Amino acid sequence: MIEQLLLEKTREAVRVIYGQEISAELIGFEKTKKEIEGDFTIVVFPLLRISRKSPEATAHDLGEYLKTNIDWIREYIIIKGFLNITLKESFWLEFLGGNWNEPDYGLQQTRDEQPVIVEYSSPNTNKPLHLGHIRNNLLGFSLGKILEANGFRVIKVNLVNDRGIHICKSMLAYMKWGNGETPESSGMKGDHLVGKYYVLFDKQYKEQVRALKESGLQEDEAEKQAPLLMEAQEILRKWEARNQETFDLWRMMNGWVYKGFDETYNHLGVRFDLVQHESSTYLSGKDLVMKGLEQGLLNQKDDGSIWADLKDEGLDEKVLLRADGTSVYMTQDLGTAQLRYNELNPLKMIYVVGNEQIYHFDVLKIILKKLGCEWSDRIFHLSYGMVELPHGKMKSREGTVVDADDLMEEMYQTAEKTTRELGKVNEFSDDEATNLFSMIGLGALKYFILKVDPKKNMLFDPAESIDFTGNTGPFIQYTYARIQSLLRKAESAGLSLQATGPVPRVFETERPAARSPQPAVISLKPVETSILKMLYAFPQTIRQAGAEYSPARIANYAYELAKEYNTFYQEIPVLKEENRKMAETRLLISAFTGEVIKRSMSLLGIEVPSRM
RNA sequence: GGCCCCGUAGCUCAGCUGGAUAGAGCAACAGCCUUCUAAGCUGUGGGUCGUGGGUUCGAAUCCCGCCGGGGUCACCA
Repeated sequence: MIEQLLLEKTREAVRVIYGQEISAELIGFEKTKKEIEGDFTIVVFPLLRISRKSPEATAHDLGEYLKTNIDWIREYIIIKGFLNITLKESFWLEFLGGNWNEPDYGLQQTRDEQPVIVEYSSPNTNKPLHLGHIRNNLLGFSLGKILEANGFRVIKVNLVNDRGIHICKSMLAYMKWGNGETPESSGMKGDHLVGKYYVLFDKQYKEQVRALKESGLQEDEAEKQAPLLMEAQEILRKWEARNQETFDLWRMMNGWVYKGFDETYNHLGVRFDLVQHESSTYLSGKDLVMKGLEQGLLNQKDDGSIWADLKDEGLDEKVLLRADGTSVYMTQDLGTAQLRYNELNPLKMIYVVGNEQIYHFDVLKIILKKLGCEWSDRIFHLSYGMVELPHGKMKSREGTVVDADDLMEEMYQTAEKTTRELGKVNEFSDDEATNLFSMIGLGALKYFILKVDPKKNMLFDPAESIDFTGNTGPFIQYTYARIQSLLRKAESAGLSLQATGPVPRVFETERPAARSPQPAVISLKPVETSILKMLYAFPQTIRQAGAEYSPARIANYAYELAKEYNTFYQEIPVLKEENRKMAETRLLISAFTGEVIKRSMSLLGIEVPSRM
C-alpha cells in the first residue's frame, strides 16, 4: 500500500532530518482534496514543534526527502502547511493493470473460525411486515454481506417472535370471529390475514375498555380487567402448558404467517442462515433465571414473580418471570443469547433492532453479566432510527403504516411505467422486462433507505423515493448498464479487453521524461486519475464500512464512483480515441469501474442490470 | 424529571481518526441529444454547520451549558 510507504518514509524523514522519532499519529495524512492538484497530502502543522521551521520550510524538507526516496512520486506542491504529493501516472496504470480483472479485489478471504452472528428482521407473527421492517431487513442483510467482505464468517439469524401475549390476541380474535377463514378461502396472504385479526382484537378490546370506563372504572383498571385481555392471558397459560387445542391453532396460524413472510423476504431478496423461534428458546431463559434465583443473584417477590435488581447499576428492577410463571420478552432474549453462545461461540453477536430498544439491550447485557455470563460484552446492539413519513410517524391504529408488500409493488409499478415511457424495453422479452422493473424498483427502494446513516431517523417520502434521477439506486444501475453497453460495443469494434493482457506493455513505458528518449505513450486526464483514486480506495471503504457497521458508507461510495464515471463518460469518448492503447486503457478503467460498482451494490443487496 | 440519540442549503442527505474555499441530489433558472444509452452532462443562484462558551496553530467534527426535535424509563414485544 502506497499510504503505508508514504507514512513510513515520512517518519524516516523526520528521523533523518530532525533527529527525532515520532509516532505515526502525529502525521496528518489524507487523500488530497479534489480541487487541489495531488494524490496524497501530508499536513505538517503538527511537526512544526519538531522541525522548528516554518510550515513551508518543513514541507519542503519532507517533500524533497520523499521524492528522492520513493520512486512513485512525480512531484510535490506546497500550499501553506500542506504537502501535496502527486504520484507518477505509471503508479495508477500499474494499479489498473494489476487489479481490473482481479475477482477478489477489495474482498477479504474468510479467515475466522468463530462466526459473527447478525440477528435481524425478528418479526412478530401477529402482523405483516411494514416499512420499519424493511429498513431493518435491508440493514441486517447488507451488514452481513459487508462483514463477509471483511473476512468474517457470518451467520445471519432471524429470531421469530412467535410466542407471547400478543400472539394470543390474534389467536383469540380468530377463535371468536374467524369462522374458519383461511388464506385460501379469503384469498389473503397469510400474514395479512392474521394481522387482520390482531387489529380486530385491538378494536374490540378498546371498545371493552371504553365501556368499562363508562361504568365507572379507572382507565388502568379497565385496561387490566377487560375480559378480552383476560381471555388472551388464559390462552398464554394454556399455550405454555402445551394445551393441545391451543397449540394446534397456534401452529396453524403461524404456518400461514411464515408462508407470507417467506414471500416478502424472497421478494425483498434477503436471506437467513438460521431461523430461531422464541417458542423454542424461551425455556432456556427460564432455566437461566431459575438458576440465578438459586444462586441468590435474583430475587422473588411475595406473589412469586422473579426480578433482577439493577439499582447498583443505576437502573431499576426488572421482572423476569411473571407471578403465573410465564416469561417476558427479556426472559426470551436471555435464553436466546445463552443458546447462541453455547452452540456457536460467536466472536460477536450483533442485534439489528430499532433504537427504541436501546434500554432493553443495556439491561440484557447487565443481567447476563450479573448471571455470570462474561461473554455479554460480545453483544452489540446496532440500533437504527425510525422511519418517518411526511405526515408524521407510522401508527397502525391511524392506518398510516406503510405495508412492505404494497410498497414493493408500488415501486415495481413506477419502475415499469417510467421505463416504458422512456422506451427502454422495446427490445426486451417479457421476462427480461419484468426482471428489469423489479431490479429498478427494488434498487430504488433499497438504495433510498441504505444511503442514510443507520443511527439517524429518516424521512420516507414516497414521491422522492420513487424518483430515479440523481443520488438514487437507478442512477447507479444506469451507470453500470452504460458501461456494459460500452464494453459490448468495444468488442464488436475489435477492441478486446483480454487482448491487452494483465499489464499492458504501454504501462511500462512511462518513465521520467529526462531519462526517456520517447514521450509517454499515454497520459491520464484528471477525471481518469480521479476515478482510479476512487477505485484504489475501495478496499479501505469496505474496511471502514465493516468497522462502523455502516452500509451507508458503501452506498455513498457507489454513488460518488458512478457520478465520477458519468463525468468521464460524457467528456471522453472512448471508442473515438485514435490511440489504440489509450482506448484500451480507458476500456479497462470502464470495466474496472463497472466491477467495483457491481460489488458495492452487491454489498447493499442491490442487483445491477447489464442493460436498461 | 433521569438517561440516550439527532439538529449542516427551501427539502432529503454526505462530510473518514480535528485540517485548506463546508459538498451532493431534489426543487428553480440557463445551456448540451446527426456524438460509446439524455434515468445523463455543464453552468448560475442558495449556508453565521441550532445557539453561547471552552480546548487547539486550526472546530461542522472534541468538551460543557442552553434551545429545538425524537426515543426510553411496562408483569407489550
